[in-house]
Amino acid sequence: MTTIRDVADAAGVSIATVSRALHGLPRVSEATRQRVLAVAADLRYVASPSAASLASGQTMAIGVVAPFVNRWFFAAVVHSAEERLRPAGYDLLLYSLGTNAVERQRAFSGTLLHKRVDAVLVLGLQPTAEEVATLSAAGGPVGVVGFAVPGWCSVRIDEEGAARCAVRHLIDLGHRRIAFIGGEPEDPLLSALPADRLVGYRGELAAAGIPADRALETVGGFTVPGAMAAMERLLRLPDPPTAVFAASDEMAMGAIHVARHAGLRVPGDLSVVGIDDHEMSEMFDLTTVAQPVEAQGVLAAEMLLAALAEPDRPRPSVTVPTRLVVRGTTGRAG
Amino acid sequence: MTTIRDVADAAGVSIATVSRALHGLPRVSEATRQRVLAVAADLRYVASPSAASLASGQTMAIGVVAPFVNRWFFAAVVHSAEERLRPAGYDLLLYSLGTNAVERQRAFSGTLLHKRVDAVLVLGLQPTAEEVATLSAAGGPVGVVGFAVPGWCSVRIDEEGAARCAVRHLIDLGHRRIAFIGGEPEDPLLSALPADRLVGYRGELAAAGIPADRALETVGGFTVPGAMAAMERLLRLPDPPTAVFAASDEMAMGAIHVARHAGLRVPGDLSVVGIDDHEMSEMFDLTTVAQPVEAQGVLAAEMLLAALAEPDRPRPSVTVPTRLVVRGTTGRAG
DNA sequence: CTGAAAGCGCTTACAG
DNA sequence: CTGAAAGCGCTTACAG
Repeated sequence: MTTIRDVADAAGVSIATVSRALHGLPRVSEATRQRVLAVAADLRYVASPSAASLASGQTMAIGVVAPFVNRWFFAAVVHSAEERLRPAGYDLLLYSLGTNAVERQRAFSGTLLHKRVDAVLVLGLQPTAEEVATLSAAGGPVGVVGFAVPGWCSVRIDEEGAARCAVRHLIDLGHRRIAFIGGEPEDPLLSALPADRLVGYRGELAAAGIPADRALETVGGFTVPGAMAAMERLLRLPDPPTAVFAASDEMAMGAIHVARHAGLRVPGDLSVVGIDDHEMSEMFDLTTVAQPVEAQGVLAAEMLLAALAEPDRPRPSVTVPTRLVVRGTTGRAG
Repeated sequence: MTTIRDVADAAGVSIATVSRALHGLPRVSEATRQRVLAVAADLRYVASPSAASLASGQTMAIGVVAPFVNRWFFAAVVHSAEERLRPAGYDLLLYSLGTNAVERQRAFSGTLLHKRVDAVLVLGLQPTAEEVATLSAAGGPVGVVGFAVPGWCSVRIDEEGAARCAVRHLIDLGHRRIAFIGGEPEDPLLSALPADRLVGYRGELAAAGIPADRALETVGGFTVPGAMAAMERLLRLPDPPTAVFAASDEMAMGAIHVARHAGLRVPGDLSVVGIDDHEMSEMFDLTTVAQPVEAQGVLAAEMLLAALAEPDRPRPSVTVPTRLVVRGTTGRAG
């Protein structure tokens, strides 16, 4: 364990000078700096993060709080955020909460993150007003992906608009019996996002003068098996849909699989559109509303870095664009 | 920022006693402990991790080093490891290296992890002898998922055996023109694992007396597009295969897609088997060699915890079983 | 059972 | 430009 003391002794300077030299601070002569740098490299000196944090008050770590990491969207966002954060010198502490309410509580109460990170990045979790208050009180900037939270940085897509776009596409193709496969309406972790997509679905139908039919609104839980079960229920309907809008591509794939298994042609007998542009969607030839995933991770990371650098600047809320990608799973009705 | 000082003052004891009480150490009367606990809870006291680390020498954090997190296998392992580590009080620092040699170098040299984590979990990266030496010198226990490294904990599947099992299945079905879609042979990050699967493929063919044909050994890079390109090349062969063994399920899916697109029936004209039992494989009706992913993450986490608790105990190397899951993408030859 | 004190390894005003 | 010193908030022998 070589310490700053060892470097100072070897370089013949005080530890204060070593610290300044290593941090590139002014008030160190170029010659001294070079000598310190050389000695430090020679001794393979690496400052103790704990000691540095304790003394400086900065942890140089960012906490990422998400319900899952083993899900396409979250994994991609974490990956891209990390790629942006690491070069800036920040470590990434991962808090994958699952659907555990207790863990969520601990994370948002600050118990988990307190004095441990300089900033927090929340993914796909809509904080309650109380959670916003407690996490804000913790001090550091907070960034959110998926929702807009006043006072916090955020990046997201227009959920309702994306849903409307998908449904509009189906309507334009002549469909009128359009089903929806969404998330769990009461899922405590992921409620608002699917809700917005449902709102978009209903809104676009209404705009087209198509009467709502609650039987066509199903729950897929954002999983393949959930969507498969939902699709099976839809197919058993007395008047089954001619088109399905799934709130995620993975659910769309599950729906397509069930439909084909039941002997339906896609898009001949059933059109299916998703949201995401999942990495497997092109292979599936799936029509979808693409959202920029990497970009959201990078943007969120950059907003956090900016907030860390200038605590007083206003916290931006960015909406990134989505776009309809028409592929082979949607076609004209009838 | 309430500190241990505040708690001590409020409870009318010294900070040493607060520390002992909070850690459940002996030499504190039950009455005092209760009082301290109550005061601490009241003040919402959370110890500063930096200060605790500096004083104790333990960071209570574990570094996870992986080439990607946004890939099914890695995401699942990270998630399950985290679920096991958090209840034990450990934080998870994520180092997603990508294919960046510089980052890899930094991670394994210890520059990144030095004094920052108590243990390291390496996923899907086979360390060089030099990397093993430097990371071992860092002190803490190291766990590896995917490879066996002498002196380190490890958990993995029998890569060669899994490959043999897949190929054996195809041979048993009467296939003799069996192609292989693997990883990049020269990929610095992921070389050994695909290599072992290739060895298994060749070994099983040889055992069955089937002559090797290098034209049937293709590179898919462990991605869907890579496998699609590989499959296209295979189909253009003068004497194309009747069966394909893909070294991952995602590659198998890509291969199937290309084959069907080319008008081939799967499994009628082409049988395809993968490795993984990816979450989408059941939907794809894909025959595969299943590996327990969650179990590997949990096991690795537990081995690390055990090593942390008893540094002198020998570091186990565990091989978890795989099993052939016969579904609908493989059938009799001809 | 409890406290005073040293020490963990840094950063950062403050002098010079 | 450089150093001595205080201080960050804990843990942990060492006394008592």
